[in-house]
Amino acid sequence: MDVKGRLKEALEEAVRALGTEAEVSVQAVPEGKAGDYGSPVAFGLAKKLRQNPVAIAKGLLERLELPPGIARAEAVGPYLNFHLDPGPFVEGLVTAPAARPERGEKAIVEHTSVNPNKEAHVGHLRNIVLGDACARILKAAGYAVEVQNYIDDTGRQAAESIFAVSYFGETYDGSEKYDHWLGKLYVRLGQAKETDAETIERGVSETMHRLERGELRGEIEKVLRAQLTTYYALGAEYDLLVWESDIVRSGFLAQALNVLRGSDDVFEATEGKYAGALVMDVSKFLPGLEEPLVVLVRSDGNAMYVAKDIGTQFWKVGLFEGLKFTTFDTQPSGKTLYTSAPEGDPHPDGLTFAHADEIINVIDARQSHPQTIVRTALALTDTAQGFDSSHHLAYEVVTLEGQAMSGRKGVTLAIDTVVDEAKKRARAVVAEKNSDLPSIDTVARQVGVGALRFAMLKSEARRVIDFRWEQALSLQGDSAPYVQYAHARACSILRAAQNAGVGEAGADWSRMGGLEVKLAQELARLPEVVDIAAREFAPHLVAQYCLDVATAWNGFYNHRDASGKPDTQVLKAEPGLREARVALVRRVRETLAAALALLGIEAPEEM
RNA sequence: GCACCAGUAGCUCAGCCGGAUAGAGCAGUCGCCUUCUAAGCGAUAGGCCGAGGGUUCGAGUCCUUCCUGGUGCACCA
Repeated sequence: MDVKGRLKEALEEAVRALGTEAEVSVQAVPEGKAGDYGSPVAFGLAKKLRQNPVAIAKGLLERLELPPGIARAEAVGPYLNFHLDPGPFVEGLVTAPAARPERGEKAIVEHTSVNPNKEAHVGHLRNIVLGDACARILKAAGYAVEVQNYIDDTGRQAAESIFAVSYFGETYDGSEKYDHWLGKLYVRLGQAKETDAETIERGVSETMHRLERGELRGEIEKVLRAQLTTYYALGAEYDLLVWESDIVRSGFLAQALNVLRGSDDVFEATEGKYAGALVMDVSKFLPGLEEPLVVLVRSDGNAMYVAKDIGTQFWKVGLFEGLKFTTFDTQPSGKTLYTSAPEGDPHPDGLTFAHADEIINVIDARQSHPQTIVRTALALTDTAQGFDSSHHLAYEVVTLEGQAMSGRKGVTLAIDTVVDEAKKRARAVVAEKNSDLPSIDTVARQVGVGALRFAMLKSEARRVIDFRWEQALSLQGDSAPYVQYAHARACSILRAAQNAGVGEAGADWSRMGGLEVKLAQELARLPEVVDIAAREFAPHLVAQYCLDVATAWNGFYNHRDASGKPDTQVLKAEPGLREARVALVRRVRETLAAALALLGIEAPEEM
């Protein structure tokens, strides 16, 4: 356990010695106050024990057994403050294991889920990056993670695109990316509806039926594979593609409805405006609704979309089986991508899909209402299994230079375009700053894509993002390049150390001072940040942490003593101190790289 | 109308379970490369944390009323 955790336990012990119990919080001491960690625990006890908090702090101090790593404690008014023992603290941090233990629980993250009928645009970018980062964070927190990408291959949009190809008699000639080409036909068809609505409606409707029978799977696959190259370029990968047509054929809907019919709140309406339809009364869970009835199956026998969603969610929870799977692709990392399929194996390569302990659906905030209904359906089952573990990660829209994104008005921007532009702009900067870099294109990609991802992740999901080139691709300030640069700087020092034959052996930890402690304290926060970010599904906490570490490291690097001379140099430090600092810088590098990796951002060694 | 989300520096945003003097970046001003990467660092300036009431030893954080902005409330997907 880390020093902070041990300190907390020691404090809890001291509180028990006073004959009571309390939640103990330990936090970093504000700038300018005595000590490194502090606790306001005496405040809470004051009321309970009917004593002055200052006196309680003193009492705790007398009963406190200091854990290793803490040099001394003092009472600052009602606060208890602790001074770290620099040597043991820094040494302990530098040698602490980086990985978190497995929890033995499984999490499903569903993200991307772009309609397979056109190229993905910046609105989708936020979904992909957010979901991908969440998956990485959950994995780091010890979950077994399954990333799903839902393919709505029976929807109207897919049908329109596919029908447009034959309607206009076009053939794909490979001169542009397939999804872009198809997207243009989709837009063209929308315009053609104004003059030829009837023919188009008939054609689209027929195409939808063929899609449901799975006859056009190959057509969907073509778009899907083109879209996947976009996601791969962003660094996102998946475990499983879940096709809606497979869901429909698998009988999930019927199974889900069977489960639900056992509830008193699901019934066939016999009167009112929903007569003849199968409805669900959600009023017990969503009080105050004007219309507490939700239609699951229309009176004409057709299921509503939300009913399919319910079926899929029941499957994720593990309420029933029925899908078959096969391999679909080998992703850039070498990881196999599986897909649901009409013919296949329920357990390909011995794997079991679904059956998750936590389910995170990354879907924009406008779909909060249907998502709540899906969750409510889980509450209506006998065991309510999956209700507490179903989470909607709701994110707000991305506007484009202040305008709402709209395919119809042409206010749209493809991810492919943005990624190209990001790489181009990053390349120009890299070339200017470091022209003799051998791997300039690789670095430009890492920096450009990193900047883009960071821009999508640095603030909370529920905040509206206005996409602006200038800000998204900013290579300074609160950005990925700032963090990447800090990482490259650490790498540079470690390279120089290696060339000089300086390693970590022979480190004299007694030489560690306040500057090292402050930096180490920041580095020590990583596991806690991962845990909170995983619990809250909040990648922005990790992004903020990246900035904090980079800032602490840059501050250390540039530090000067009272006379204005650098006093934190590594290689020019005396033997003993030098080796200890090499170890600390190595840990800085690892921490920055690990934190960036949680966001799916690469950390170049030079830039 | 009802519900959900947001309102913190000129702009864009952090602020973990309520804790010590509310923090960054951008924009502004002034400094720092003969020293391991200046994509950096330091300093300075900038705040009725939307408004009122309440709970608390302590509120940007919790409760409540209101104001402003966004979104959602179909036998659509």
